[in-house]
Amino acid sequence: MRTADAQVTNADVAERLALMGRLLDITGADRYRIGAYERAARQVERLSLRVADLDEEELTRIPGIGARIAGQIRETVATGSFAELEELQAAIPESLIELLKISGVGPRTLHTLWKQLGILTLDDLEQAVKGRRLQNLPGFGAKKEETIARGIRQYRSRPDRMTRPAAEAVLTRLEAVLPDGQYTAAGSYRRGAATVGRVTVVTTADRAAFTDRVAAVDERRLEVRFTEPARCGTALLCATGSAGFLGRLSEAALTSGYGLTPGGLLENANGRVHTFGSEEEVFSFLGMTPIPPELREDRGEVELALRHALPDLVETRDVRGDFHSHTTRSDGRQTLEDVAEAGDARGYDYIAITDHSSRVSPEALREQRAAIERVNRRHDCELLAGSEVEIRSDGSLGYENRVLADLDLVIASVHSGHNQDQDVLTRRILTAMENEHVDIIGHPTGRLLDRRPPYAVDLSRVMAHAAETGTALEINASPHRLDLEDIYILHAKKRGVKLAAGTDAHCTGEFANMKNGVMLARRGWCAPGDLLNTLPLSGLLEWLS
DNA sequence: GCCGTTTTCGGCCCGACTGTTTTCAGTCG
Repeated sequence: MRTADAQVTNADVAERLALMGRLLDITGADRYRIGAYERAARQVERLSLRVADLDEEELTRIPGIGARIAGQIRETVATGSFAELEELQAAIPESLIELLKISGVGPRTLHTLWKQLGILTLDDLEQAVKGRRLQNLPGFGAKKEETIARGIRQYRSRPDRMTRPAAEAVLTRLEAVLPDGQYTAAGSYRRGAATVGRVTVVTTADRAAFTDRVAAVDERRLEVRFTEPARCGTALLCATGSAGFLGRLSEAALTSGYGLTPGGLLENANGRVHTFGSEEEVFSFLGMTPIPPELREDRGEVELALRHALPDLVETRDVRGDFHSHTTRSDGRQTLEDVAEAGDARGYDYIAITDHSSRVSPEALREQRAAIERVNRRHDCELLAGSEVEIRSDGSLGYENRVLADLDLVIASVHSGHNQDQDVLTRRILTAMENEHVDIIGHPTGRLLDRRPPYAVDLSRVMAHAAETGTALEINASPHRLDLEDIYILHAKKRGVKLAAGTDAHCTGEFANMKNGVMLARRGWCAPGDLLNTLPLSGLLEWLS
């Protein structure tokens, strides 16, 4: 345990408080007491002052922090933790907390499993399910047992891959070790893949001096390749991949009489090694147009580069606006004013406000439109009055048509009934597209990269119907969704389906996620014209009408 | 646990959905 120091960060304190909430939840504590810790954790996380610098009186002035939690924060700043948390930690095994990640297992269920069956680990739970011991518990039944069995299967088979933020966290830790600017991220991260198995970087730092230090960062999930400045071109190419792309590129090089190696191009006739400081020089030497990393997936890009016929890809600077955002009206943490300011800062023409229909009554929606009109007078970036309307499990929408008709833009999304079979789920979405007011289908497969596989939607049918009805499909740019995936974007584009990138921003910082949407669109070979976001406001309004 | 006050208790975000019930509890977003 840490001793008194000034190093305790807000993130450390927030983590302790959030853990307290989770542990209380498992013990079956009062839900409002639990909520108090969760709220306090969020407040500390958001605070722009260092919590370690505040005294007890100042702490209690933060909304959601009273005398008790203020004391626990002071204790954490002084000692690294607080007594009540440590007592709970001693009482609740760590392996139990992990079980909360299983879909269908919430704190109350976990409490029962723990107290009634003595379940402590994932293996315990799996054995109990196999022995059919869950369905006889009070409040449990055969279906709940099956839900948990499915949750365990999903959890066990989750791919051991990082989301992009997790990969970025590894890069941040690397930054502290390597001298300034001496590395370039490569691998699937650089190609813009949705998830990353291993972070690969290329560095010109001194191998002898840094091998051990970088190894200490994350041996399992980080691979550092050392090179020298004069060989960066081929080193970066080889480290970026993909394997399929490198295979094609090697074939092309061989045709010209060269072997591709990280150290350079080996001239087969005389054994001479040609070195290149940049990737562009390598491509140019081989008579090719440079291939953007996002295209390097062996989908015909090498052939096109040789013919100087690569497509023009959309770029971040082409994007005129964002189609998906939430405010405090539903589950966001930003106001209309915050959104408009963020839009101005990004130089956008427009941002659509799309709060959840389930959280906003038709009356509140009308008030919001009036508020939007007031905010719009003060900003260059125009807010559009929109909604993310529920596609309910019976296929009906969260608002009546007369409500939808008053909106500038409507996203329709599935948030429930994820386990419906393919036909039922697909038909929900097809029905939603038939509604003339629905402009965009939100996160079309519903996947959450670190938590949940896509639902069983038939995207072929969805795309065919989208083309017919003129409905756009969203490219959800949240790094936890990245939905649609690139391969489907490619299909959608071929079928003439419009694509609409949206960040799903719940706070202003998340508008920056648009870069992920653009990256995904590029992986799907999108030109600027394939993304609705590249339209100026007038063009967008025309498309919407 | 916090907060506000009609000031020391009573309310705290909530709707959809599912599975368990037969009027509700738990999960999810």
